[in-house]
Amino acid sequence: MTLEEEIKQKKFLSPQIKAYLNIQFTGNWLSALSNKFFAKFELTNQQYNVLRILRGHSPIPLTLASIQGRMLDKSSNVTRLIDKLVKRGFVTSERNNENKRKVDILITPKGLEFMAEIDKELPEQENILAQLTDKEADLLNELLDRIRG
Amino acid sequence: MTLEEEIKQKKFLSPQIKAYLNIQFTGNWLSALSNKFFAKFELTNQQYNVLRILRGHSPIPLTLASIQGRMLDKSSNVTRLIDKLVKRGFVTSERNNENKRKVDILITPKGLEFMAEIDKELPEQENILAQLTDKEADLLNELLDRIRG
DNA sequence: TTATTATTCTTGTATATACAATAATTGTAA
DNA sequence: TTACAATTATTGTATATACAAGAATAATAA
Repeated sequence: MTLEEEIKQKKFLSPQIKAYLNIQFTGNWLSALSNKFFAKFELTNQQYNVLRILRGHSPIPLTLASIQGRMLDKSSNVTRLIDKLVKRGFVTSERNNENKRKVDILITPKGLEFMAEIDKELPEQENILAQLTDKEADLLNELLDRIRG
Repeated sequence: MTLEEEIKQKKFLSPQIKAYLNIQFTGNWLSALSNKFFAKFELTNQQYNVLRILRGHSPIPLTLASIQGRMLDKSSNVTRLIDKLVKRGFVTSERNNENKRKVDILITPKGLEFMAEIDKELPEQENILAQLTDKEADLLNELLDRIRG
């Protein structure tokens, strides 16, 4: 479905301006789908994102700032997001001994098991992009990476 | 800058999965830039979006539902968003006579003047994508349009 | 050392988002 | 006609986001 149909606009001033809107529209569309998927596990898109980051770094802990630097949406409030994951027992949080300003966050075995459960259904979500060939996906990635300069 | 650098991840399982994350990341990045730009005018990205829609349809009014259908982010609460634009005198809102469930929204002359002010600075914003040639932008649009099916 | 500045996280607050409940009006069927 | 269902907008509420202020610790400079 073209962006023209999606937002009922006949034409755009330039392909660049259409792309400017299209990236935002498709980003919102994809985030909304993700949130719907992760809601089955009572997680937001961002919470899953953080669990994935922590698993990728496990068993080495990460500080709040380094988690933020790895997130898809840099604007989240990591302190409060982590709080929720701690309450569910998926991560632990403790002061770093060398530098007491920092807080070390680590994914727990329970968190890893939970991730394994999600992974079983994850392809259904990530396969949204399966209609692109490897070459097309590479090309799309190149263009997006370049736009951000 | 590659997504790998942006979120400090070494590799992705497939170009499709990278694209899945890249679209969301770039969408967030672009929305954040937009919000920063429109904040100069005490507008959110979405509020500008609605003014643009109303101008494009002016002088024919649009109902709330039809505005929503044209928005980049379908999840906004249009009633409350419009309220703010009414308070600033940029749009008017009145019951449709044929169907009293509906509400007609129309951009005012003041709203049009305001848009003209913004337009003067808008290229600086939309030119973020100027590094793409017309062909590249067309290609990006095709890929994004196809992903949404 | 003490004072100043920088880093890192936490907290507060206003606004926005997501989603469900309600209200008003219109359309449809018995 | 009345009863029921569908449409359209508004309101309520819990959570999330954006951004600024504050607190604790560490690093730097006088």
